[in-house]
Amino acid sequence: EPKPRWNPKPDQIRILEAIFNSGMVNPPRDEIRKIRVQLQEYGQVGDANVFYWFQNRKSRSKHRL
Amino acid sequence: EPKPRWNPKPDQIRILEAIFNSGMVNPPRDEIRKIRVQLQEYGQVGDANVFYWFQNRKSRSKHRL
DNA sequence: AGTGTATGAATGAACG
DNA sequence: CGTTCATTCATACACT
Repeated sequence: EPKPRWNPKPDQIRILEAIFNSGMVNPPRDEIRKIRVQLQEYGQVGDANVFYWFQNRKSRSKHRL
Repeated sequence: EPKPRWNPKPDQIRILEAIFNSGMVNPPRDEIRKIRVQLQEYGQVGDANVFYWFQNRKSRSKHRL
């Protein structure tokens, strides 16, 4: 059974963007955990989701038009 | 005000198909840039458009007959 | 005018 | 980290 992929809530995205724009572009593991806890207020999320989000956010900030 | 999506010109598609059929199915970023420059002779286009084109072209060549 | 299809765009997840 | 894969959303366009 394929587990559904994480769909970040608008509030979660807002928090993530704020952290990213504050300069924390590649949070270490312990920071990821803290962020995940913060995000969980708005919906289920795991450390891996947060990790992937930052990886993708950084990678894709480049080939944007 | 939604930004209009890129509509590739026939000449651009011809070039893209030629590159794809030559075996370059997933060009890296520097190649994408070169291809984009080449395509710009026929109309406005960005790196992201080229990137998406190859991603979609490969993905859809598989599960479609 | 509605419906279906092709395809541009987006992004979570993961690979090498 | 750059790259790749898997869905999915969005929309222009064909056609009846």
